[in-house]
Amino acid sequence: MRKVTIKDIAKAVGVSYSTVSRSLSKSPEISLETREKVLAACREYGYTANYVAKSMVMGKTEIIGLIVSSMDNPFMSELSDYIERYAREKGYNLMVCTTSHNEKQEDEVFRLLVGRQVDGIIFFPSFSTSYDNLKPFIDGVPTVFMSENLRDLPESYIAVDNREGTRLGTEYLHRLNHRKILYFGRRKHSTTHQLRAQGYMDACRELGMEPSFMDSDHPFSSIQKGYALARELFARPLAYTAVAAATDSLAIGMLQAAGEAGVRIPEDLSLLGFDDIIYAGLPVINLTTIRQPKEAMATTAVDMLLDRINNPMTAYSHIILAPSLVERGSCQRLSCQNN
Amino acid sequence: MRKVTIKDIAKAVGVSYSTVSRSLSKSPEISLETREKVLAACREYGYTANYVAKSMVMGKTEIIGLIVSSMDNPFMSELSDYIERYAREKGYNLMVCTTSHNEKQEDEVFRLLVGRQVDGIIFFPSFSTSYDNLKPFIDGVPTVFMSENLRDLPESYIAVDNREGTRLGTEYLHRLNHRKILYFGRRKHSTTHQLRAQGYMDACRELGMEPSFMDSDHPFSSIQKGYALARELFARPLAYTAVAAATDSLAIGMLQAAGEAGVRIPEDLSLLGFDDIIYAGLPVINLTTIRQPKEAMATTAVDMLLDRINNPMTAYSHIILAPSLVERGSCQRLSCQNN
DNA sequence: CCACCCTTCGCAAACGTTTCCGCTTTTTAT
DNA sequence: ATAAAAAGCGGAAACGTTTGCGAAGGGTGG
Repeated sequence: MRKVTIKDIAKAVGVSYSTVSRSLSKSPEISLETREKVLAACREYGYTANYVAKSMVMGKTEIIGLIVSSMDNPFMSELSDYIERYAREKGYNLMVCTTSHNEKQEDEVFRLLVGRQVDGIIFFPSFSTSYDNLKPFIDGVPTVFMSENLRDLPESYIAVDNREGTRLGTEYLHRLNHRKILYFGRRKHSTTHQLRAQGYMDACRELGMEPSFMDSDHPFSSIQKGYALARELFARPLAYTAVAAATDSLAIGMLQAAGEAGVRIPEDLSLLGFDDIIYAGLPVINLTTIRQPKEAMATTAVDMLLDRINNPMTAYSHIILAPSLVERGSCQRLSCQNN
Repeated sequence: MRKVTIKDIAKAVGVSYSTVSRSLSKSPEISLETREKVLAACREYGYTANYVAKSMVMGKTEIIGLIVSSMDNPFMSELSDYIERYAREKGYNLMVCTTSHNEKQEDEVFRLLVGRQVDGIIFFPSFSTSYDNLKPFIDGVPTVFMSENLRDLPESYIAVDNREGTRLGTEYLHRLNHRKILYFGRRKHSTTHQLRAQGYMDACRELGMEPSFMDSDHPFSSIQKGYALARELFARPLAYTAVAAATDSLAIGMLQAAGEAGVRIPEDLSLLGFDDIIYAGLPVINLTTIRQPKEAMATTAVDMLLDRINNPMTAYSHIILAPSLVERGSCQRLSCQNN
C-alpha cells in the first residue's frame, strides 16, 4: 500500500520523472502528446503530488498558522471561519493552534509553527505583555497580529478602532438621554481593553459625564464572568441608567443576571455590547452593540500576511478598521424626567 | 536571513551533522559532553528543527486533517476546540478545512489533505451520498467519520446514538403529559437526521401517539431556517402542545418566532432541542435538550484515529455514545385537562 | 547539404532531516 | 597482556519533489 510517487508514473509512461513533474506543472517545454499520457497515468494510478516533498524544495509550505485563544468564543470562531475560507481561496491551508489564554502556550505554539515551516502566522495575542521570548522567532516568520495588544512589536497588525467604538457607543447612549453610564469590563492586561475604556472616558469628558467602572481581576471576558459581576451589581440599588459593556459576552452574562434579578432590559437599564457576535442578533438577546467588521478583518489580515510573505522587504503596515453601531432592542431612550 | 539548519550547528560545534541529529533525538549513543555542546549551540543560534524535512524521511507528518462544514455552528466549533487540544496533547497538529456544506468541496479538501500527507483525517460528512469519488482515496489515509452518515463505508466512525436521543426526548415529553408532539426537522439527505426522526417515531409507536412532521427542503439546520419554518407554523392555530426539534439551532430559531408570534415557551408550547450547544444553556434561552457528549466524542475520535494510524491492520471500529437529557426551562408538564 | 536553432526530454543536484553501517577508540573480560 | 565487546562518532543513502543544464533530434534558412 505504498503511496504512488512521481517515479511510478514515470516508469509506467516510460519517461523520466522530471518529465512527469514538468507535465504536471504546466511547463511549456513538454509536448502535448507526452503530457496527456502522463496525465492519463496519473488518473489511472490515483497519483496525488506529495506536498511535503514539494515544500522542501520550494522552500515554502503554503500553510499559514493561526494562533487563537480558543474557539469557544463565537467571535473567534466566526473570524477563523472567514480566515480559513479566504486563505484557502488564495491557495493556503490553515494550521490552527489554541492557547487557552495561556502565555506559555502562546510561546510554545508559535515555535511549533515555525518548526512546521508555515509561511506566515496570524496571531491573536491574549495579552499585552512583553513577549520577550517570542522576539527571537518573530522575525523568522511573517506575522500579522489581529489586535493592538502587541503594537510595540515591529510587526504588522490589524484591529478595529476600539477607542472609537466605545466612544461612539457612549455618545449614542448620551443621545438617548443617559447621563449615568457604567463601563462594564476590564481595563488591564490588554491594550484592546485599555483602548475601549479610553474611548468611554473620552466621550464622558467630551459630554461632561462622570465615568464609572466595574471591573474584575479576571483577565478574560466570558458570559460567566459577566453574570457573576452583574449579580454583584444588581445586589445593590441601581445607580445607573445604562451600561456599556466591553464585550458582547459580558453583556449577555449581564442579561442573564438581569433576568434573575428582575431588572428589565431596556426598560430599567439600557445595555450596550461590543463585537456583534452572532448571538447578539438573536431576538431573545437582541443586543444593541458595536460591530467589528469580522469578514473585512479576516480578509485584510490574510492579504496583509500574503503581502509580507511575497515581498519580505516591505514595511510593516498597521490597519485600523472602523466600528459601527448596530441598533437593536437593548437600549432605550430615556424620558427626561427620569434623569 | 537563511534559516539555521542542523548543518550550521554541526559546523559550529565541530561534529558531523548526524551527531547533532542524534543529540537532539535523545539517542543513547552520544556522550553527555558532546550532547551538551550541541544543545548549547542550538540555543545560541536559535535552531528549530525543520518538521517538513523530518516528515519526509519519517514518512509521517504528525498532522491530522479535520474536515467540517463550517465553524459558524457552535456545535462544530466546540467540538473542533476539543479535538485540537487533545490532538496537540498527543503530539499532533490540526489542519482544518471547511466545506460550506458543499459536496464538491468535501471531495476537494479530502484530496488536498492526502496531498498534504496528513497522517489521518477526522471527517464530519454533511451528507449521506455515495462519495464515489472519495473511495479511491479513502483507504490511502486512516479516517474516522464523526457521524453515521457514511456508515456503509468501510471505515471507523463515532457518533452519538441519535435514534435513542430523540426516543428519550419524546418519551420525556410524553411523561410530561404531552400527546400531540411535532417533530421539527429534516428527514432526508443525512442518516443522522433519519435516525433522529426514527427515534421519534419509535417512541410514538411505543406510546401510542400519532407522529407528525414539519420539514423543509433545505438540507441544513440553522437558526434562520428554524425561524422561517416556525413562522409558518405559528401562522395557523397551534395543533400541538410540544415540539421536538432536530437541532438546538432549529429550536432557537423557533424560540425567536414564538416570541414574535406571542407564543409563550413553555406555557403555550414545550420545546425540546438536540445537541446542547453552549447557547442552549443561556438563561435567556434556557433550552431543555438532548445532550451530545462533545468532549468524549472529540477525544474518542482522536484516540480511534491514532489507533488506526499506529496499527494499520486493526479492524474498523464503530462507537456509539449515549445521549442524555438535560432539563432546563423550555418544557413544561401539561395539566391533564389541557389535553 | 551544412550549420544553426528550437523543441523536447533526461540527468543530477538540492532541500534538511533520520538512520544504517562501519570505523576508531576505549573499556571490559580473560 | 591480548582479544573481544562496547561506546562514540562520521559517511552516505534515502524520503519525493523541482529545476538548471546539457544532449539529442528535428526543422529551417542559407
